[in-house]
Amino acid sequence: MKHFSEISESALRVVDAAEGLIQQRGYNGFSYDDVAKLVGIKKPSIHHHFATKGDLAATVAQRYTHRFREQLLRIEGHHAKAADRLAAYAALFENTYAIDQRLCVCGMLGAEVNSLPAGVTHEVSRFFEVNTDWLATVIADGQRAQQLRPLPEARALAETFLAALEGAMIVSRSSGSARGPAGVAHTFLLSLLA
Amino acid sequence: MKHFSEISESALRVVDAAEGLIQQRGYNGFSYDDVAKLVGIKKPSIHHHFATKGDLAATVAQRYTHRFREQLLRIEGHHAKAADRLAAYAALFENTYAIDQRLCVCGMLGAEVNSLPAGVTHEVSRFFEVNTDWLATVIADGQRAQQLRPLPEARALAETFLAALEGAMIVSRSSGSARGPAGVAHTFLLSLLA
DNA sequence: GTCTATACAGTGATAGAC
DNA sequence: GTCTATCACTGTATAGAC
Repeated sequence: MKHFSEISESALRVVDAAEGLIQQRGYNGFSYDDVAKLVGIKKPSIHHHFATKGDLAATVAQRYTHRFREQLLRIEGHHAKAADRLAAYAALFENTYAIDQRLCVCGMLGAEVNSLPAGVTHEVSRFFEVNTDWLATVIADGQRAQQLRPLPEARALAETFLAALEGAMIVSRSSGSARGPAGVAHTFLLSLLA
Repeated sequence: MKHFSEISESALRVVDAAEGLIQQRGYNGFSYDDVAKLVGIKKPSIHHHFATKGDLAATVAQRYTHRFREQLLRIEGHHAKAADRLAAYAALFENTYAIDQRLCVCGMLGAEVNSLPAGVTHEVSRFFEVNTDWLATVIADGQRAQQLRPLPEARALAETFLAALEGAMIVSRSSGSARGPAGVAHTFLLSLLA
């Protein structure tokens, strides 16, 4: 698969459209024709940029993970304390959800993982690995500096926080009533700090 | 839509097969032919029992919610303390996940909610409503009896707990490394009780 | 890079016989 | 309740011209 940094400008428009469709409808919920209509070209032109649907989705996930890592770096540069970093992290999910209730690309693909081409599955698992590792480090640092309670263990908290954010997007969009990732993060961090 | 308690024995086998397919692959990831092959009959026979795919999925979600409510009642009958009830609740998710890493039917459908027929969407939102209400009541009772910390507020905790369980199934299945709903629930309840 | 045309499998769904 | 046969349509994907 081509790396997203090497693709043309028209291919980028295809990736943008596919990303939105995946967040709204999932991998099995959109077609090349949907992408073509959004971009304003014909279906075979999409195949010119991405030979298979799996290639396209893998590129979407790859770029999504890359952008997330950029944001993680930005958070480290802007916030020193663990609690502030975790709050800024939660805002990444809230900002995504704020655009037409879009889901996390990898949360959506994660739900569909058993019906995905192998290349996509790999990118999705990498996203979760990157995020869990980063959260675990932030939390462990915060515990060591006594900014956070020493228990539960950092990695367990990291997995729980990530799961709560991913789940919050899904439950909120379906139930209408629930308060979304921001609310869930707030509740979680309250418990973590108290 | 017909209520699931009124359908025939052969229709029940169809619902069983569709339920498993939804948990593994999602609404947009299975076809009438997949169901037919699992049940051992032909595609038009599925249509005889459920005119549309939406009818079938709605019945699956309806029965799933009903069974969940039976389990909630059973928990109330077996456990008096809030913490025990919450742990037993988490076990419902863990037991589902333990069967070939099956997702919660409504967690999966919730992710796909923007590409679902209206009848299915309605059943999914009802599932989340039932679960959030029950959890909020259990937690509020526990807080009143001083078995749980008085903050955060019961409904906020209920939404967060449910989101964490739904998210844990998705993240664990995709990442391989994470510890599943049981681990996440354990971590969450530790924070809640400490 | 985009197009028209097309291949070909699969999709949800229906008609009508047994 | 199940079947064969068939429908109209959409799905991913390819060939080849511009």
